[in-house]
Amino acid sequence: MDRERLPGRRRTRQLEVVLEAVRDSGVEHPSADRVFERVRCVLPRISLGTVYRNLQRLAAEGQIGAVDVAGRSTRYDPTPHEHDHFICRICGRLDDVPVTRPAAGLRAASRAGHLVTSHALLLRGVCRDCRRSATSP
Amino acid sequence: MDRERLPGRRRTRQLEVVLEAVRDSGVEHPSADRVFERVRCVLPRISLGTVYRNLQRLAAEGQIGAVDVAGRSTRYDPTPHEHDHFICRICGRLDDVPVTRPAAGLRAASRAGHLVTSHALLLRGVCRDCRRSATSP
DNA sequence: CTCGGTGCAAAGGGTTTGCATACAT
DNA sequence: ATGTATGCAAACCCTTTGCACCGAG
Repeated sequence: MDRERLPGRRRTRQLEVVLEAVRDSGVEHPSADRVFERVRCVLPRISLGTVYRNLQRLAAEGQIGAVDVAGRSTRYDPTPHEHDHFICRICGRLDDVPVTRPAAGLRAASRAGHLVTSHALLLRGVCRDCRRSATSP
Repeated sequence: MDRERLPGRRRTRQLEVVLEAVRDSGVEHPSADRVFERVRCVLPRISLGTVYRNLQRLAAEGQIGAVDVAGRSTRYDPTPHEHDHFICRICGRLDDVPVTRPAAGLRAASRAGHLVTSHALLLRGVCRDCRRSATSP
């Protein structure tokens, strides 16, 4: 949101390194804390607050994705294009899955007069590895 | 979850009143705080901790629904059957919408070997009333 | 009588914010 | 030079938890 009014956004080293950390995270979908760890290897004096501020800014600008997970901390995603997620309720592993267009919900919302600007679907369950260790201990 | 093994769950007045408060909340989808307010009219000495404990228990038993909203507090839903939600990012109004079966995501998750046990879809946007006050101030 | 539930208050975790300083523009 | 971004630490919000007492079974 507020992607439009960006008067004097400055490009700092911290911003670059945070973006790079998310982009280089592969399928990990790191939390702010994890990003902080990674970034500290490059900029040992960066603060957690700055990491949060930059993650927020990058997400608002659409350069990265932010995945909200109930009860756990927000996870960040190098892939900003629209897609859904699966999270393992045992180990917290977060996977991308293809987006499902919520046709019925969208119809209902606009029928009610609401404007829908985004949607997020989260699948919950037990990942392959956690199923394995649960069945053969 | 854990609906089965409930050895000595006791039925207390507090539990009853919390359940009733959620059931009587109509379309409000109250937060724990709101439930606390409502319940206090009946049991002035109840504590917020007890409200949280009972909401958690009722949701675990499937008697009420819990809707996790990114960045905001959890909202509770008298309707436990499966459905999705729309939330207004301006005023926080939360509406029920019909469930959308996330076919593509489910397929991808099971192809990856994961077991999906539930899914939650949240539509975000601006509700009718907030659109109105935005366009004609 | 038992032991699960309660009230209270304090702790918890993730995230945000106020402030003086540093630095991109 | 101007004012945004930073580092630091404290504050914040929602939720959970430890403990002694209470009360449902």
